Amino acid sequence: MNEIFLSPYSATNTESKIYKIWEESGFFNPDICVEKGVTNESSESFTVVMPPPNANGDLHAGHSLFITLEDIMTRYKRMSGFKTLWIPGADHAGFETQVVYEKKLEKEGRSRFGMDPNDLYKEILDFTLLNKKNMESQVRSMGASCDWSREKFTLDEDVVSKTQDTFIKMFNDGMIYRGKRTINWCYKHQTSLSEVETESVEESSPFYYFKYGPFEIGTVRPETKFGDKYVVMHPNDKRYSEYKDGQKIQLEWINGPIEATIIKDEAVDMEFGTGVMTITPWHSQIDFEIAQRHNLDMEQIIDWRGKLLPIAGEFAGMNIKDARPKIVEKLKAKGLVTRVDDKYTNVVKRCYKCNTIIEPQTKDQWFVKMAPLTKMALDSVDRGEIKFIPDNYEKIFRYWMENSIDWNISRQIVWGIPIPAWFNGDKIAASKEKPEGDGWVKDIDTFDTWFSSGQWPLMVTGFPDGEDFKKFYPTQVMETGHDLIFKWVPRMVIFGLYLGGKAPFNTVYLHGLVNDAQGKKMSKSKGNVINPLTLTDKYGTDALRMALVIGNTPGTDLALREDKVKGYKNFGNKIWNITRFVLENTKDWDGKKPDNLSESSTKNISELNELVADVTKDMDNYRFYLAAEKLYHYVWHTFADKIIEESKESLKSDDTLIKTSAQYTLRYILETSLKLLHPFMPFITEEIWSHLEIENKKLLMVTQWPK
RNA sequence: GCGCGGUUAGCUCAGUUGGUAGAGCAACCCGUUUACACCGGGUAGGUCACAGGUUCGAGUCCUGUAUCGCGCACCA
Repeated sequence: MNEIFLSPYSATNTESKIYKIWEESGFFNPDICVEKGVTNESSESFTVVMPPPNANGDLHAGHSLFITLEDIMTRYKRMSGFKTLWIPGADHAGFETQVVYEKKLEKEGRSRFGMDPNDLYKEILDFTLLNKKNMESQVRSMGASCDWSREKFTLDEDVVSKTQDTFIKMFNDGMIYRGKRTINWCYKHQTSLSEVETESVEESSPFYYFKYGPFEIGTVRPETKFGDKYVVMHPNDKRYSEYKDGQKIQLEWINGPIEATIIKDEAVDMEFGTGVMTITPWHSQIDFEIAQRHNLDMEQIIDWRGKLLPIAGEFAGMNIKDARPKIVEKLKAKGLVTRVDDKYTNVVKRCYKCNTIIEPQTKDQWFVKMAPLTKMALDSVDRGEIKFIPDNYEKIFRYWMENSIDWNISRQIVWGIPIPAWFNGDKIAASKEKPEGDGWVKDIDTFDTWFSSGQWPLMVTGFPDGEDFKKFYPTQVMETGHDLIFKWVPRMVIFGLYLGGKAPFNTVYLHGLVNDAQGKKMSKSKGNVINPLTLTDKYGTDALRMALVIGNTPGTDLALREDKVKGYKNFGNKIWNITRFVLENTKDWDGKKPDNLSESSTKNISELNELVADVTKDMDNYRFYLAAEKLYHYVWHTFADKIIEESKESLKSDDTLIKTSAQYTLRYILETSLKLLHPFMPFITEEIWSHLEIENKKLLMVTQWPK
């Protein structure tokens, strides 16, 4: 017996050594598996696309979880004979990374504003590439058996080029339009944001009622009211039936007398407030729509920095927060404030990164027409082409698809893929090269990062004509966090169908958040962030993987407790000592299966076979949390506690049949257990496997899954 | 406001098609007789949130209530 088993298992000494062996074997690559004869050429393929981690910082517990889950699926399928491909990637993460980098600049006393865009881009690129390397080595340390030879970065030349091709195709297909629309504007970051990049928070703010000619209007935003010259009410509102659409009235307003026009529109809620409102089309979606319907003027009141424009008269140049009380004061002095409701709560949108209040602004942007795309996606789900785990997420997915509004894909940041568009007066062109003729100006905006990430399964398989696209698209599973059910999953489905002709995956497995030991969300400000690398240093990667998977049902958040990880480290050592016992007691075994097995051996093996069938079923149904727990239980409380304990008698027996039968059974159960545990605890199982004497032995990672 | 999920042992959570409640950690007692003290043996601990219903039988299915969490939301 190898002396290594005389001292406890050391993860630190084992893991990097084992990973190196795996990586050098080439078996992470399905083509090499076929070439070297561990997988049949004719086998079905099994493909998982890794959600590319953002290359802007360290791996966090959430990454560890998804790497673990995807690695379990991948290893299981590879051992089961599939042509198995797990494609890794790295995400430039446009806005997210730019925000990270801006914080870094801030710390250095610098600012992105005023920097040459090309210099800024280059700095962020260097920063990202450095982090990308770091991220990749951390993914390796989790044991990920992904095919690094196929790794893609979201800013690889071909990805950039193909993303731009998609834009041009969609523009030519009429799926993308440029238009003035209400957008979410973040003053701090000086960019527009999509709906998923904002957070709606309920807040209580004073609700002011003002006298507006013969009417009373209500608002939480007095600072937008300077230019309000349309007063709107519902056409069926009897209280105001004496007023006619288009009628002009004279009234006294904030900065003097104005003429206002009556508008009748059904968008007005008669039940709300007084049933009368004035509109500010430049700074409100609903007002914008009313203005469009009636062909009304619109004027910007607040500039792109959040300061009032000259239309505000004496308040020009002030920011919103300072101006609001002063404006109310002035209105009060003029006797125009009728009442104030202090208990009013409304929903305020904030930037999901800096918490700045989002200002609705009107701006020319690129929009993707969603209705035809979401219809394709819903039809695909109706046809049962996409299965969700857990299945209640199908409803959530449908809800999003049924309610999505046109998608703003323009961002005013440098860190991203340039939009291939050109302007020349009223003329617009979508092309990578400058169009013929004079006067063309390049669009300086970049794409929303989800515009390219949404095409990820296509990009990594080499759409439209790559070999992998033919062989591995559509993929089998998309495993990602449930928070991405809106951000990412729908966009991949849409692009997959629109460009690739097929849904990009047939199963969506959604894992929950990894929370702290108390079940609270981890956050830097709370200081409760658990760094997975500290845990793996202390207890080993296999232990962390077990702690992340056992008891973790899909879609449900997980509380990560250190003592749980420690428990599975002990389990690793248990397996180690089981091996020691088995090896010590089978030294004199001839390595052959006896012709007859004793009654107890037969019973033990048939129990193991039941376990194999049971666990295999769980694996096929993505119930990894159950499979892992069953294996843990079997190995510790059946194999170690019962079978090994009972074998001590048989091993001492003079009856050769009883003795060799026990020896054979111990070896058989040990080897089978290692195979079954390998997807969950790849390092220790491979290490033990390497010390066993087995005929025609291959690496455990490519050894046949037990039947 | 709409939607989704949770409520099971002190804590964190499992419980796959309905068949007399499980794990890990924590607690208590005993034990170092050579695989393992990163251990072994044992004990204690739950009217499965509440109220109805379906059923021979409900933690599991249905209805309602409470409560916590999350998501969505263009009522000025």
